[in-house]
Amino acid sequence: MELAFYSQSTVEVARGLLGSYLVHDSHEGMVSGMIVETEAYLTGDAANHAYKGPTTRTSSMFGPAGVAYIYLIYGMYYCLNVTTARKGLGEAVLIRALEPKEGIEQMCTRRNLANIQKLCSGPGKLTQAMGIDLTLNGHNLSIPPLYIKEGVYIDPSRIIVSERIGISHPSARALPLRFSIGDSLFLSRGVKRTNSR
DNA sequence: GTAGGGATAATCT
DNA sequence: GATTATCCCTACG
Repeated sequence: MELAFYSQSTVEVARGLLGSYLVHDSHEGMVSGMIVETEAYLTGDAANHAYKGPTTRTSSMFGPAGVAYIYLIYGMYYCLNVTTARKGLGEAVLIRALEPKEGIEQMCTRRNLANIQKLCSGPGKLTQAMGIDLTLNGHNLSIPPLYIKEGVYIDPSRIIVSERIGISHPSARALPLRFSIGDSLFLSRGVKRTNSR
């Protein structure tokens, strides 16, 4: 992805990431998947980790756009975000689900699971499947070993917008900031598919 | 098919 | 000491 891509608004980046590829070229082998679900976290959003200003954990969010913000959630899972907005603003896009592409065997081993549709169908799952951890926090996502590359064009009519889940702040939960490829079979829980069947 | 609760640790108050 | 942008297993229809 070119740097200019990440300087769009956070919502535009969240939509634009759908259909592109997340690639992790680790020493255990190359794994990749197509991004099928994202979530936007904006300035002034009470659910945003950066809501109350920069802290040790969220510092990478306030850096330049196009780098990874990774954190540990519930003591056991990592979540991967792409930072957006200019330096000094704490905005980011959470990668919520992938369609596995390369290195599927490696992913199955890491997840101890054979069901490909469930391999990366959630933010904690995809980081586990791809072998992503805190050492990649702050990494520039346009260079190896972890990077995002241009993928297929997703027609806007295929994109569905929904509310975010897993957020405790009631007012922030209702915002339409979750974006998914409606006909994908690899979405996380809580998304109604367009052609369910 | 849906619903509820436990696991588990860095970060923040 | 409370909180959390989650996942999985179990129970029940």
